[in-house]
Amino acid sequence: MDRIDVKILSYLQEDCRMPISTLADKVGLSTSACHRRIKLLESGGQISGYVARLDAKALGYSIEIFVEITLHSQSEDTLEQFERAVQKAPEISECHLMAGQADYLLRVVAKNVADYEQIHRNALSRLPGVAHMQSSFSLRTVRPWAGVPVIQS
Amino acid sequence: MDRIDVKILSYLQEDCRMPISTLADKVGLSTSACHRRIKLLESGGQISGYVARLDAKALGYSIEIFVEITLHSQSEDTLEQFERAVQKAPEISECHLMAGQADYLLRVVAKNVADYEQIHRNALSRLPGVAHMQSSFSLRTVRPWAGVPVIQS
DNA sequence: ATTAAATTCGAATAATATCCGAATACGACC
DNA sequence: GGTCGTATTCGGATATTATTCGAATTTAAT
Repeated sequence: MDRIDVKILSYLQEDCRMPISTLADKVGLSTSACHRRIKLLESGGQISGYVARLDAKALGYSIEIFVEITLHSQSEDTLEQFERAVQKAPEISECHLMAGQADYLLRVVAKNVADYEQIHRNALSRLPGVAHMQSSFSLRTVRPWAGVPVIQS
Repeated sequence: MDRIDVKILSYLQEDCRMPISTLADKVGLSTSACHRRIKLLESGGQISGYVARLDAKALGYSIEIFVEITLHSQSEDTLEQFERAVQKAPEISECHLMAGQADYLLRVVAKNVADYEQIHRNALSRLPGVAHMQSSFSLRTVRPWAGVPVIQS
């Protein structure tokens, strides 16, 4: 991981479909050398995949909600059951086990408020072990996910 | 947006470097027809880009923090100044303007607790207009960002 | 300085994306 | 149900890009 790898990661994190020859120019390498480094970053696990970014709004998902969830108990069994259910719920875009007041932080996108109400009733509140839920609505995304802050190490 | 487009988006959201011919097989189209649809989804704004997913852990970022921020005032000027500063801070991976108690929700990744302390002191607390900050640590990512739940419309 | 290993470069080859004309499917209207 | 116009598809031709490989160069250690 030298400064060239950092540049490569940084560019690929913005646009992973640019031709390797273009990327090679940007970082000051030949195409083949750049290609070799990319393959090393892939096999080394620094790059975990390449994905299309979809525009939630363009697909009709106009609202985004962060949901803090508290469970009845923190027993291993309760957590496990809860997490298994989360994995199966396509309505949930992301889930973190948290330190602090709430046990979990979920992230949900919905088409509109009515759609969210439906998700809240039929999916979220039916997750096993839930004692309390608090929804926080995002009014506007100030800065969309900008990726890991790749800096020289 | 028919069911084939939905399939295309769904596959590309998982892996955007698969050959179009492979994707075409999966969705039951010829390569050229599939290619045409992808271009339409790009120009139509449903696909906003293609990015490499980096593994934060593999790059030395072992912790992830959600930070709720309350400002001194909610005047347009205060918000604008704050947001401008957020855009310039590479330590901040994501930022939402929120409804509810806190004004903003930030997302930060850090190499370790000491690194986060430094970010907290030198970057976050120096953002203009901040009255109160509350950090919530993610202990474990139960379900990483799974993308927009693309469903037939 | 000398050596060994790692990395680079450039060119050849293989794979993939893109373009285009012809054929097919689809919808609106009669 | 038939007819027309439009949109979409298919398959092949071409252009671009990815990948491989040997030789040359750089790097790091002694």
